[in-house]
Amino acid sequence: MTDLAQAKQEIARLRAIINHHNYRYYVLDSPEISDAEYDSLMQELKQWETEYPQLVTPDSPTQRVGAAPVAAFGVVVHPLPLLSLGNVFSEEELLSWYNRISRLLGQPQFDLVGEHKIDGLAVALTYVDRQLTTGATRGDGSRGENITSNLRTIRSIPLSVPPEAPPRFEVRGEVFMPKAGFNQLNRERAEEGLPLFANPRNAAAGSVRQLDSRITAKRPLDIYIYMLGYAEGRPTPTTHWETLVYLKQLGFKINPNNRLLTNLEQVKQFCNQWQEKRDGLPYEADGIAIKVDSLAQQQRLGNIRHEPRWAIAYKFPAIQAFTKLKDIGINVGRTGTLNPYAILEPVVVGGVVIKHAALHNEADIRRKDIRIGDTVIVQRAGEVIPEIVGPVVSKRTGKEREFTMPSRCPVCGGKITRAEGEAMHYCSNAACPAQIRERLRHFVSRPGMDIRGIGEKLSATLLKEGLVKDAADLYYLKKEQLSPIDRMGDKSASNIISAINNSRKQSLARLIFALGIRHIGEETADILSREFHCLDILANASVEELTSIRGIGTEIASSLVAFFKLDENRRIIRKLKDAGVNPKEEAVPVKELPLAGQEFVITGRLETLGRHEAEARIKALGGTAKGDVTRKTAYLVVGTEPGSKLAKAKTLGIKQLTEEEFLTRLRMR
DNA sequence: CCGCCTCGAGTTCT
DNA sequence: CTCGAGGCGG
Repeated sequence: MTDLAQAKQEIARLRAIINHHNYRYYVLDSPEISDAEYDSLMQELKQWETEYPQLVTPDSPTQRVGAAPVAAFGVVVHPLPLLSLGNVFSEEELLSWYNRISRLLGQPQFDLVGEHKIDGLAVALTYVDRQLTTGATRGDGSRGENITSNLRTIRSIPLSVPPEAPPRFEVRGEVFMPKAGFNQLNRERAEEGLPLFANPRNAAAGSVRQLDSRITAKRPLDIYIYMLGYAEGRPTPTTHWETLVYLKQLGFKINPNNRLLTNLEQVKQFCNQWQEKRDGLPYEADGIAIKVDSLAQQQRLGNIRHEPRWAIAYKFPAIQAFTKLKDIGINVGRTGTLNPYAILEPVVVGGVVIKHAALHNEADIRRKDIRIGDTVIVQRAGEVIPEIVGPVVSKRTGKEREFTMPSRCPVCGGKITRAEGEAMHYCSNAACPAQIRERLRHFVSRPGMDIRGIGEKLSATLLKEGLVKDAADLYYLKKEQLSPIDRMGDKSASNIISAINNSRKQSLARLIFALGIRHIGEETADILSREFHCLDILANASVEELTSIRGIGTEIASSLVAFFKLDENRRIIRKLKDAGVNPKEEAVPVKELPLAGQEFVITGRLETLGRHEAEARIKALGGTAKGDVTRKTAYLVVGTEPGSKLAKAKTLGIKQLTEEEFLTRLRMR
């Protein structure tokens, strides 16, 4: 055998192996070999190909790195236009679509296929003689852009197909960027100071339309194929569902969440089920595509204009919306932080009207280049909390104003400072009315002294009416003083007074936390209470004494010392003590408790008790409760609708507890 | 000094 | 829930 012939054979062998592993990894998501083993196979193939460049073919797995930039994309005329789907936004509209189809088909029941409608961009891939020859965007449906060299870099798109494939055919699919990849990409871009992508869809579209496909190659893109456009020279299946199965056999990546649905009830269920679970999906889905299964029936139903009558998109309530940023306001937090927030033209996102959104700090506003007057993208994704993703730069008129943090506190006119290297601005006036109000609110809050009946509203009123000047004054309030307050009945007044009285018995940890000392949260307050047993000793502790405690460093120590040094604060503590608020923490030998040394994490909702109560109970028995799973976690308590912690626990092999098992350990069963 | 792990602070709407 | 920042070990 000649050297060339041997090389040919070796190259063919390596390509077959690599293609197989590519398929396992990118299409099936179940690799059989390690990344290192894969890399070494690739390396070997590259070596052969460098030695014998005449044997390099376009479908070689080494050819997915992207090619040199092009000046512009060519135009591709779609032999069969790519249609867009009609939308329905409610179950009623879905029902009327179904009824219309049912009437046209003359039968009450027929098979359908439900698929996730992924927010990406539609592409058409043409294969001639088993090779990928053209990849094009949807464009206006009849003509799109030729982005073949970019699509070739997507690993889950086969460059060639098995011999049993039709000699000439076109498939269609949705190119998208998985959420994880999108977040990672934006993190990297933020670090490099590049503008961020607003959402995975924009990121995918931007990536696929790169003139330099080497850039596309570095983007985390994926594809799901959702239909066969046309096929010549081979018989193909007669239903949509079987077509998907067939395409899968040809090596295309098909969304495993697709379902064959046999009646309206199943259709509804499919839609509702995924609407609820959409946040948990690895990709952004904006709805469900429902398609009539039989291709013959599809044909009979036909199209109206550019929309097929045989399919419909059931759209989820939007999680993103455009609106106008009217102004940027500033809240002053209890520690004096200035928190800018967006004042928005009200807009419905995810079923609720959004008027405000947090903007965190000045640097963040700069980084996102948000200006007053901008049209902005508001989103309310996984979380409930709205956020401004970024401005729509193309809608700028030139009248937008950049935001700058004022030099004087908008509430009290006090001086604003920002420490070198820190993100937050602070109002330096501890007597700032806004700070006083927020501190009082914090004092009475649930995790603080837990005084029911006093919230945001009443805190403000009490201060405004001069009934209290600080938290300690609460304990000197008389019922009669409350009566003149608007809408304050006799009953409410006595409830509030008794709530205040009951709070005298709160633990030392709660009291320390309630004081609202900078850097002292629930956890640190707990440590301090166990270390010092009463407020007086803590108040006189030195920086050295404090820093010797595990978990307390210089920042926290000096924050504490500074707090207790202020006459104002010493007076408050004195007043609290005089009013009988002076809890003692008894030394408890933690080691003897049943849950000593065991770390618990809770995910999801528990039926019998709230998360906070559960955590308090764990701590009371000597265990610890943490917010997130780490290697040190002993147990993950799994409630209903568990979150991402469950997945993490699985990968770390953390023992899981059902609520029942958990309660047993808490000695509650 | 860097990278991990934890904790703290603030957040919207019903 | 997310981001920022403090604490601490390597």
